[in-house]
Amino acid sequence: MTAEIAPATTNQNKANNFLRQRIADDLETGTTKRVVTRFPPEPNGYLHIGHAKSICINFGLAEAFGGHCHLRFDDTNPEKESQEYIDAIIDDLHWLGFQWHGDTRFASDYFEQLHQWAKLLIGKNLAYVCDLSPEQARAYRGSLTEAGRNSPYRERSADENLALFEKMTAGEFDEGHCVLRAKIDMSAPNINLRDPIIYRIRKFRHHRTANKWCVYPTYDFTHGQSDAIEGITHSICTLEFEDHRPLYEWFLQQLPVPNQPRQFEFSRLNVNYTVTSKRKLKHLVDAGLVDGWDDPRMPTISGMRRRGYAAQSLRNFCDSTGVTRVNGVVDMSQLEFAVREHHNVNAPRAMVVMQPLKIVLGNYDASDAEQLRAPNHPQNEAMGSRSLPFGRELYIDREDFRESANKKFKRLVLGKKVRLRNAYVIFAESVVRDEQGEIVEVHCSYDPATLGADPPDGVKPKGVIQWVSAAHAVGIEVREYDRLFRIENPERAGSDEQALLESVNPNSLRVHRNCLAEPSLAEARPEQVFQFEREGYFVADRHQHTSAKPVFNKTIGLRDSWGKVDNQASNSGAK
RNA sequence: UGGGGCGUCGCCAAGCGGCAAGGCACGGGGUUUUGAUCUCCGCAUUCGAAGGUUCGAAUCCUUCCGCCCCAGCCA
Repeated sequence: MTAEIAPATTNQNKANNFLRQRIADDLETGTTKRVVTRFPPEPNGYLHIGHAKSICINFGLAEAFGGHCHLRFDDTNPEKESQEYIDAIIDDLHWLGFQWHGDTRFASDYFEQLHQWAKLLIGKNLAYVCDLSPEQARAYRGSLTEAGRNSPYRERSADENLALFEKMTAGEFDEGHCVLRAKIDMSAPNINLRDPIIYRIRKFRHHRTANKWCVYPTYDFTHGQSDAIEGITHSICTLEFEDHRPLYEWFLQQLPVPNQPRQFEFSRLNVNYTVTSKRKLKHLVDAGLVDGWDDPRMPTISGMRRRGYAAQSLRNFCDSTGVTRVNGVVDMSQLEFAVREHHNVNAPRAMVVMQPLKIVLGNYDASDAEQLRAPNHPQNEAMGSRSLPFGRELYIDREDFRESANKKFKRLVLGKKVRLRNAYVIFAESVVRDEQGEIVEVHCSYDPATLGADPPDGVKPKGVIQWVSAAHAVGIEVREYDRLFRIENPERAGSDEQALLESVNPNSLRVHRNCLAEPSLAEARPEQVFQFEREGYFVADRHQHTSAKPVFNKTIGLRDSWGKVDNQASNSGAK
């Protein structure tokens, strides 16, 4: 055995970032002995790409430091939450490849404890029942530049507050009649400290506790204490919660919690041409602009899954964007790179013709029909090969034929040659038109000496195009997507629903019903991804694909340097 | 005009007083039976701006400018 030099980095090494540095410090100085993080979604919608980043950070940190990551549903608002969302979120987490430590947890598991702590606060004269209406409370709160005023109910006695809170809990008051507030400081420059509400009356059936409660703790009174109960050491959230940190710490100091977690904030993920707001995504769903939360155009985890993005790609993308406190917007191209990077290596190749144009090989006898073999991956023999029927009549894509073209067009041109992928070189001799003058057939000849070999004359055709055998092709439906939003930053277009709807791209879905595929594709299983050569990556639809009626979603096109050249040519009129 | 944050290449992002990593995008060359992949090359004399400290500053100090978040009985 020779001495090995330890690799400086592990293969899946994640970039260092301020959270890792901080945790490493905490461990080194003994501030903490272990690392426990948590992913705390509210079950009020489906998870999106932004949550994927939070998931990767929280689970990634726990893994990197040999700790644990919990899953805890932050279910303190029964009006907006449901079991459907819980199930969907759990599905997404598993699909992404993460498993949390221990049971699935719920903030509602701690309602009893939270309620007792609220009474404890009342007993310490640090909480009171306030009868101000929402409008009055807002007025009393002051403004960004003016201090608030004390509520007239602020000095009720602990006994009175306790009695009132018990009445709230018993359901003796209507919603909105009163709330329980922490007694902190109405003149605090941080508005979150101006006697924040910690319990409100909500007469909704809760998806877990049913009708047991009619008072529910607010986020601020729930999150930190839940972290403490679970032994969370590093509570990671996004920047907008930074102003809540003093409050988070205030509750932990006033209450006899078993542990002192600390909160750290990072900037949320934004991607251009899309939105990462559950509220907005829910609006698209409710307005019927998309076909549900997992519509392939949605930036939800389930939408991207249905679109054909690999879980690995999502994880790689999240890792590639880094963890910082800078508000930024990541280019969609960075996500797309991660998607292609994975599929290029893993997706078997196949041939599909999107817009069929018939080819007749005049010198190929129909009775000579043969089975060719094609590798499933050009760079990976281990992926095997498949059989490809070849015959006198074929289909190629309309886009791959022109009666005349300049030398930049490396496809089939009348009077020229082209290579049929995995098969022979053919020569275009003549065209057949219908009554409208449209070309319906191209008559060609093939060169029998070119199967797996260059032409005997040594002149290699410049182009290679995909094809399918007319007698064996399988009809498939292909759904092609364009970006859901026409503007680069729909997130900042405005918060109102109208602005959101106006930014939606009306042509984000195109359905192609007459595509023809090589027969092997009939055996595709739902969610299986292929590269349709020269076109892109496509996935058999998770819900609607069957071998009787194959349906593929276009995940993403191949990088296309020709498209750019061709566009420039047509724009300058020089086709 | 209160409080809290943030400003390094078109985008993301290292950098932690010693003389600007990397990825995406983009441009160009090579290989190629996918105009894909792969590969090679190029891409910030400059770090929001201006002063200052220092032998030396993206890193320290001062001032200024710009952007984001906070006034839900949402999270």
